[in-house]
Amino acid sequence: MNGPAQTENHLTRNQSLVLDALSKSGGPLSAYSILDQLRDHGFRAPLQVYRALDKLLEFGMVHRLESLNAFVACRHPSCDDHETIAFTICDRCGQVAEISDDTVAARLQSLATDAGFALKSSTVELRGTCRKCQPSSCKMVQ
Amino acid sequence: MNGPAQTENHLTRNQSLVLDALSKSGGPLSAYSILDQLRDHGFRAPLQVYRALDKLLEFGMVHRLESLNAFVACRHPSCDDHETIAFTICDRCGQVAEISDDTVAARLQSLATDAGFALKSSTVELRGTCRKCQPSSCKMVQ
DNA sequence: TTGCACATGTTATACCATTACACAATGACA
DNA sequence: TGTCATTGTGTAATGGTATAACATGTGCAA
Repeated sequence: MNGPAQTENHLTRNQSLVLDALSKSGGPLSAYSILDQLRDHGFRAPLQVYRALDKLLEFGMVHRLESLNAFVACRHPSCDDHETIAFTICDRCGQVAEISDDTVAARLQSLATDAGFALKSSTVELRGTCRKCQPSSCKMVQ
Repeated sequence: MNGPAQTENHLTRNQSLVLDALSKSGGPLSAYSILDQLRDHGFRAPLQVYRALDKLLEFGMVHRLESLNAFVACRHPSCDDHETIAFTICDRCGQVAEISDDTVAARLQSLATDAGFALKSSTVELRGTCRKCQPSSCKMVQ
């Protein structure tokens, strides 16, 4: 009844459904939120979501936000570059943006190397308030 | 029976117990591990741990490792500088080290500002293998 | 002494993630 | 064509992390 097993360049049905849910949401979702959204499509258990997420993370099409225990669809046009990515997370509206910066990536790599640490992956998450949620606005330039 | 309410520069009994447990462990502990260690001292519920941790985090005496859902005692001699701190986390032995670097901190601040993002706090966690856990060692320079 | 701020104790619950087992679909290959 | 390894799926049960809600206690100040 379900589609065929996964082949290269193709997502399985469950993976597509999870990715769609994340893409349409436009923001971070918890695994259980995704599950709730996909019950109409036959999802019944958390593991169906987590397994799809594991693959999507592996493909670099989804990112995990450690400080939120949530997931977002990758915003990069083509998810080719799996570099170090930083996220800004707005504490007011929950909006998440991706920042990719070679300077930070290189410096972190350098710091790790200096410490004799073999770096495999980095988590960089910035908490604060996004432009739209700034408390006072319309500041005139003096 | 318990000590007095918290005053400046003093930790309450529960806060001291939690900090001691973290300090003695020398590595990251989950809140529930701390709870188990402190049952002999009268701890019965997770909230007793989480409330103490909240304060210790506020005081900068403890750090939270988002990617581990765990906590560590701050290693800085005096916990005066609450700057951006990066952590290296060894995937093999679990060892955690703190790195403080102005270059990364400044660059992250700059990136946030450029994006109109009011930065409040940063999470930087590096995953990999520590010096002691490197797979092959004693590599000769060619 | 009344009220406030804060720390505490307890129960219950919500939220996040994985283990274990059974089954189905696919592709490689003899 | 049949066998086998691999991978994806479905389900139930469990384990791990964190907070809500409510009651009590203690020190301090008006």
